[in-house]
Amino acid sequence: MGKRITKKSAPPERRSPCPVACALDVFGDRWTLLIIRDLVLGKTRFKDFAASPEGIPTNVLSERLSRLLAADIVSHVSAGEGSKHLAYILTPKGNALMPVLKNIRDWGLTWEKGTQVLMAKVPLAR
Amino acid sequence: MGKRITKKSAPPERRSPCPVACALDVFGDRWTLLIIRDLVLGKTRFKDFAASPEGIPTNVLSERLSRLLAADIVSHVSAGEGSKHLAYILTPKGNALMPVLKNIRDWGLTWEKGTQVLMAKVPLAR
DNA sequence: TAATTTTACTTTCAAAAAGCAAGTATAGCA
DNA sequence: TGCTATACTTGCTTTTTGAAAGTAAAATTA
Repeated sequence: MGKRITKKSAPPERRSPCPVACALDVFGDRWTLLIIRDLVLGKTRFKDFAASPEGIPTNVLSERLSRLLAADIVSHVSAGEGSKHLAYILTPKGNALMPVLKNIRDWGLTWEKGTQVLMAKVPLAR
Repeated sequence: MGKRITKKSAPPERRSPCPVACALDVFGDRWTLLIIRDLVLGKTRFKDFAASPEGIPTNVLSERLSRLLAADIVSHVSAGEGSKHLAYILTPKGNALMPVLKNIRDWGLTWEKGTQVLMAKVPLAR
């Protein structure tokens, strides 16, 4: 069945009013920023995210996308004319994470040996 | 007893060569960047980190500090003249995370309602 | 149009990680 | 010498993760 009882977990409580802590409550985990990375790189579909080399489990991907939708970081739109499929795109709030992602990428490239950017930087530069 | 058998977990395997993914392997969790935030703000001692408003559990703090030491993001130094206690400070690799932290802070301040910087920005500005 | 495949998830469950409370070792002080 | 603070470590319970299998609707193929 498509939709069952989806338990709305209690309103996520903040650990502190610190902007860093609140930001980490939203994307402080091993996967969320990788999904946002993919979105920045132009991916829009569930299967595209699932196909990324890190191999995010589909249930984690599903859960993270729900959270990103709830946090107004991504939005759900139709995937092209006539298609009934849905695509994910970044909202302004999500796009505002690009500087964060860029800095993390640059830090990784500088300090973590053997890392490399596989995709063109173009989308990140937009 | 001070030191027991400390099981060295297997060499942390990378999920991909992506610099973002590798960076998240290092600090992609709910606590690590908060410890680095505290270090940037001038805190140096175990108890100082533990006293932060988010209330990090001490075993998590201990484990994260070990990982940060192993990752060469913090180093262990004497806490003042004569003291036999130890303090933690950021290495150059750790200091290089300041732009990341700044961007996360700014994103939080802009997009997460009710967040506020409790400590002076001075150390972040250095 | 019926059967098959793809898409987009959800469910299940074992394993790992998180979090709390209590314990332990060392150092400094009275 | 005992007391207290620091800096962790150890158990134990709860929560989260992650792999695999299941499900339903849409798209494709026969």
